[in-house]
Amino acid sequence: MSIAADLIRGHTDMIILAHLLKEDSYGYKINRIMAEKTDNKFELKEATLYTAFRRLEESGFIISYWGDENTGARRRYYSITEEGRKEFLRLIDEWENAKIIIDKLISGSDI
Amino acid sequence: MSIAADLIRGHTDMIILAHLLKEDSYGYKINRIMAEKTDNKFELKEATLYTAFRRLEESGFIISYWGDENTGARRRYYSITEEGRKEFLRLIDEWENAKIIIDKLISGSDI
DNA sequence: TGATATACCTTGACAGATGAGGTATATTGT
DNA sequence: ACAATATACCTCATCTGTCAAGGTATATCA
Repeated sequence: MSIAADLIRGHTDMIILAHLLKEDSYGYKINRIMAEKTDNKFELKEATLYTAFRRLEESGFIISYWGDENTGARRRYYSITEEGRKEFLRLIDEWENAKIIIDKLISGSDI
Repeated sequence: MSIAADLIRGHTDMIILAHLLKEDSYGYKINRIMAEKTDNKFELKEATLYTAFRRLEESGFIISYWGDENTGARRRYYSITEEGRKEFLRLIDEWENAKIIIDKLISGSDI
């Protein structure tokens, strides 16, 4: 893990929603893809991941259903809702904004 | 406040150290400059700010001293240490890294 | 005299992240 | 046959940073 926890805090929802935007998925797979995308530099802790799923589902941004695999471990799939899409756009916007503001706050210029 | 709290979480130390890199300063002024720099979109809550000062001083990244104003409210000034400069560089590096990683994680590409 | 600005501080509560533990099934190597 | 590993889920207690709400004190301005 080459990235501090607090830098990710608050971004987990956005990251999860980004994955579900393309297709329904499940926890284990999302973490595999994250590891792959970042050359194993980063993945969500399981407890963090499942906490986020609960939070997102309670907020109505995702819904879950059990997969119908008849082999291997059972999977709980998640699907993004229309509300979730809106929330994702809001989070993206907020993130783009945060990058600008934080960079401004650590910049040397006084204006 | 147009930026979510959790997006700032973990960046307060870096932001404070960035200010002190240029010159010694004190809490109230740092917040004034932050507000000014961001068109009043953002400033640290006082409790957050002073908590951060305690944390940074305990870690040896800053030292404090009382100003010698003979008018107005007293000011506690903070000065960055050599350790603090190193920490700042580390935090900057981490932040640059986090931006890349997070952007990668929310990107549509699978590679 | 009262409001506002400057300037500091503490405490308790909250939310998200996480370590540590658990369960269960399928595959692969010996 | 058996152990190890990979897949896949889950909960609970704890930690940390944030912040609302409260406080103190001085100077200025209407």
